Amino acid sequence: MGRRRQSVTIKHVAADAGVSLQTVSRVINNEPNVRPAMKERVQASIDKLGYVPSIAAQRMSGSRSYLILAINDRDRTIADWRARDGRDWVDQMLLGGMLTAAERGYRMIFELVDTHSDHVERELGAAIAALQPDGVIVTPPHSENPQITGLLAERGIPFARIGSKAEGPGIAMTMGDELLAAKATDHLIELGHTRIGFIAGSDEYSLSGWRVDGWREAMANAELACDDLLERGDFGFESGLVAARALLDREAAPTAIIASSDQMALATLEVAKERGLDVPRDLSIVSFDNTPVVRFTTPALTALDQPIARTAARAVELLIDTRKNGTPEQPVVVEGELVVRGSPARAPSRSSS
Amino acid sequence: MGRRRQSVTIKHVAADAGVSLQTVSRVINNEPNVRPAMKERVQASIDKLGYVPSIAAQRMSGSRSYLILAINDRDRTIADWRARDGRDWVDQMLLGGMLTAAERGYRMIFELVDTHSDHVERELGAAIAALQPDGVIVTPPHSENPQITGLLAERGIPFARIGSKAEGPGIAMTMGDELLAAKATDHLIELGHTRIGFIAGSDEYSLSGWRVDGWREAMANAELACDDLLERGDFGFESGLVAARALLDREAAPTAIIASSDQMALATLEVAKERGLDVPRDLSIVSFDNTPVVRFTTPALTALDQPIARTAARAVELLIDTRKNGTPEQPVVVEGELVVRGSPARAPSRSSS
DNA sequence: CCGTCTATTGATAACGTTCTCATTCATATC
DNA sequence: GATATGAATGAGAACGTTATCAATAGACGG
Repeated sequence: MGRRRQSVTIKHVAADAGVSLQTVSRVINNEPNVRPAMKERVQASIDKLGYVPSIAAQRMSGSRSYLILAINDRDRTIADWRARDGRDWVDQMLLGGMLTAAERGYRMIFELVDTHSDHVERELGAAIAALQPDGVIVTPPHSENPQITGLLAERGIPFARIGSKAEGPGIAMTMGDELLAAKATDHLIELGHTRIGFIAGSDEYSLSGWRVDGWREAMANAELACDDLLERGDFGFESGLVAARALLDREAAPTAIIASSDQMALATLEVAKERGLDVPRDLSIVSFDNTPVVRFTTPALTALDQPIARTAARAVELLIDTRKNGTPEQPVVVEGELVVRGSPARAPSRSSS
Repeated sequence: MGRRRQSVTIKHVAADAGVSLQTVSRVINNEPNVRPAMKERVQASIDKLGYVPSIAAQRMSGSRSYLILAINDRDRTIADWRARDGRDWVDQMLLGGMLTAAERGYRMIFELVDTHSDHVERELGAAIAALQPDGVIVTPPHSENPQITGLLAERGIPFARIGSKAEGPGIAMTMGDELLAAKATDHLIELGHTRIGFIAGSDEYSLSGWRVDGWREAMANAELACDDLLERGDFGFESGLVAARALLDREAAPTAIIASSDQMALATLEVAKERGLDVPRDLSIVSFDNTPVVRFTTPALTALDQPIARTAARAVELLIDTRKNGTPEQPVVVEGELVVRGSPARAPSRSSS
């Protein structure tokens, strides 16, 4: 099994154009201080020969690898995928990021890592050593794992933390969780609801807290009480059942519930059905995520879209531009929107008003 | 911007173990003719230092790149993704292939290519020149595009053609389309149906023809006529509407319809609704694909699952093992299964029987 | 017209690995 | 015991690109 050779190398181009390797390299990388005529001549040879630089060689020579690595949680990704109940992060990131990366001559590679294992560092370290990516996109819950962010910072690799606002190395990015939660709350308030329950997600994710904050603030702005209207789940369906039941068991049960995930919203829908409550007549529901599933329920759920694809695309851009522009000081917010469907309705007129 | 250095290289390991670079390389690649004691000593140094080979350097030196490239149709992928109505090929392939590749120390990279453009060769050629993948997975409709298969064959890169049975270079792989179509047909025959209509997919894909063949054969085996029970669509929803209407306009309208895609099945469901036909009482439906959408329709659709993930996983294995085992002579079939849900029912008893 | 500076180009080393070939040493064969 | 065979190890070249530094040429000020 002999050496496998590149068909057209920079050498061939240099020979064809009658210049040095270095000059060709300069043209490829769009470096300054190349005379226009020279540039044109070299470019002509490149086009004629159909030359494309080998990214392996480019990486070897010590500059860029043209690879962006995306880190996702293994268990969660596989679970989402097995469930086949909608798009997962990997899927959204792939398409959102891939196209943007491709435009800039970069490629995306995915790596699944277990957050809870003690070989996080080894797994991630191995991926980095093997690939030497120019940038890394880290998704929750990894984005707030100091083992991971620490490793990346130490190796000096630019990275984006999605779902993290903390200061420190790396680009902090969020999808505007408070704003979204407030948007949903305001929407329900406008419909006349005053008792709006909230099912929070797992504590492990800071964004769970931000969403609660957004809801609290919107409630406070409208001078509505939100004590005793909060339950906590873990984003999964089962936990949603428990939380929804708890909320509806309250003396003053909410007339509307915001769930921090589609799965928990589906569970809420289930609980409503189980108690003979009509959605949206008796109970309004709004959820986070907007995975495809929620279009097919009866009624279709109004949901806060998580712009994962757009966020990934933005992250890729920011990472690529890091060498030129550095990293943004402030957290970068890629805001999602409220997709209105049929699950909320005007609040039932109360006897006490 | 200085050279970026690998933290631990083969050199460090060699120094630590007191052996030559070459011996370390042999241990890494599990080559024969290394004394067990030596192997152990080197491995200990590797573990101690946490050494991981740079794939860029490995590629440079002429052997493997440890990259598998997956080629998908750009328009179709983006359309599927925008529609958000279920999983697409890329998504399934990513997870199916990624995990398998990771187990073997390989990575998958995706590339979207326009089939219909005249720069197919340039786009694909550029990706290959840049990445130098050890294997390529080609999906329909690319898998039967001679420009693409020709290019890959010429460059001597192992590749798998998914959805292609043709002889020629590369590994031919199918998901058992005839078998699946026959399975669906038999299922409906068992339920007493005799007039089973079939909506074929676009001519551009050979698998459209295979599915028709499977249906025809199953009908023939049961001595049922299938003349005048075939319509052709393009896999899309709109074309399904036209085809379903045409079938149901027949003098002897079918009591069951098999659609070559979920989208066309959804369209058939729509047409049934539009004509006041109850599904499954008046009309049975079975579809191909089994994307997540079909679980949420009323009734949920019985569908033939396309095992894209499993196929991608198998393709990755076959490609990696190509250097050792060569390529299979016969097409490799990764068969899907019939997922029974609620859209078919026993045939309505006919006046003439 | 000379010296200085800067823009442009080139030559060579370096990156981290494997390939090729050479060398050593032990074992089997005659 | 000499020789052929093969296993185990090592030395150095090679892969394709960019970083570094040197060289050249032209521009500009005096």
